[in-house]
Amino acid sequence: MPEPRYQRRKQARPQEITDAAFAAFAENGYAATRVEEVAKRAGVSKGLMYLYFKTKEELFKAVIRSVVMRRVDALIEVVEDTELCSEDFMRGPMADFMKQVPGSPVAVVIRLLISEGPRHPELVDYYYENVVSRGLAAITQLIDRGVKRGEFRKTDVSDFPQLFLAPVMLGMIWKLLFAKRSLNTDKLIDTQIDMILAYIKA
Amino acid sequence: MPEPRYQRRKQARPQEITDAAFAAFAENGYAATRVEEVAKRAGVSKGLMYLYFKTKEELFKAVIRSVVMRRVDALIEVVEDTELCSEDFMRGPMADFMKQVPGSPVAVVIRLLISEGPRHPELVDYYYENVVSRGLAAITQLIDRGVKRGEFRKTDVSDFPQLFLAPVMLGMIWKLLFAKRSLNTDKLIDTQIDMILAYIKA
DNA sequence: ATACTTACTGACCTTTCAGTCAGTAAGAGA
DNA sequence: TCTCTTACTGACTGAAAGGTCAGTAAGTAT
Repeated sequence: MPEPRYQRRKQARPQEITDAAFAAFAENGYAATRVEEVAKRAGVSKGLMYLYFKTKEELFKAVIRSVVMRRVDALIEVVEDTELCSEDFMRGPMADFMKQVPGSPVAVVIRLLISEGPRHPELVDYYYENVVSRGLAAITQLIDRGVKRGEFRKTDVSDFPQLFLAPVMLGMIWKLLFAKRSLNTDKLIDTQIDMILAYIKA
Repeated sequence: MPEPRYQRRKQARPQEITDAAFAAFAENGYAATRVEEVAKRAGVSKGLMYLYFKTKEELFKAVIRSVVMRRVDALIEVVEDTELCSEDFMRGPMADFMKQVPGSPVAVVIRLLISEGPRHPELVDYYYENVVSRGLAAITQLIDRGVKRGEFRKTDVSDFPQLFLAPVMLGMIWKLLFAKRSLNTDKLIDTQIDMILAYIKA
């Protein structure tokens, strides 16, 4: 009996394809990745790609969305549920979270958005609403709670939660471009948190 | 008499073409920019492009190099020549310098490097050697001088001059992606400098 | 003026790749 | 076991864009 040349798996395909596309885009960027290459990685014919995604651009959007979907909420929930004092929370769970971002899929998404974002404003909006704005809100909330509890002074830092993201961002880009010139991203982040805390502690 | 259809300007062409290419790449990125579009902006024929630059990729490299060439050294010289104390220097000339980066051609170059860099390692090296490493060295030197003069304590910050760049980087990317959600980049940078100084001052 | 060099043009060639579609076979249903 | 539906294939198409080159005319030398 001849073994089947392929299996039908309507339900699993979309995810398999977006996973393959993510890997390909991560390596070569959007423009330089051929649809056929993604098909190959997903173990599927080129034609099938167009049954699940109308165009290459649709595929791109689906990739971004699928990554974002999978890892929002993580930090936010923890902020709300923790019983640690604000300082310990920042030095502990929050620092850990920040440290793993530069090596995570989020870094790839951000790179893709930097390259292609200006031509996909609705995707940028989507990312902002679902990740950036919520992340910043969580940080702001954490700082304000510290202030309310008397742990922190009232400072400009409340208005610039981005100060926490800055070293993460730099670490991400450093890793992407200057991989061979090592940078201790973890310690960079710890130092930034140290500085911020020294600055805002009551 | 028929007026000439074009002028011969062998010497000026390369710069005119790289300028046009810079503008086009800044708007649409490398991959999405057609050589013919650059030719049009430079007011020359497509064929001429290939007399001055062997391939589109060569043109890309030339653009990066030309931008880098024009604005290195600025900060570095000032660091060496200043008579200000380290703190005043950081709050004054250095802050000013940092604030204008997100809106400058450097931002465009960095965006292009993030998109295309992984496939042009020698360009990334070039950029690192000529801009990043020298910039970081200048900052480190400034901090060390402060320590030597007794203005600053010895801290981890000496090992992480990147802490100064982090908010600049974030401001750049923010401006690029989230232009419509305003962020006061200047104040972000000032706050970071405030924090750093509070942290390292003797 | 005339001959000569070469910067420059623009039509053309070639390759690459997103997107299509007629046909095939997996696998469900009877 | 025989249909029938449809998930899937892969050869094909059309267009876009990188790259070429024979020819033209701007400028220079004599």
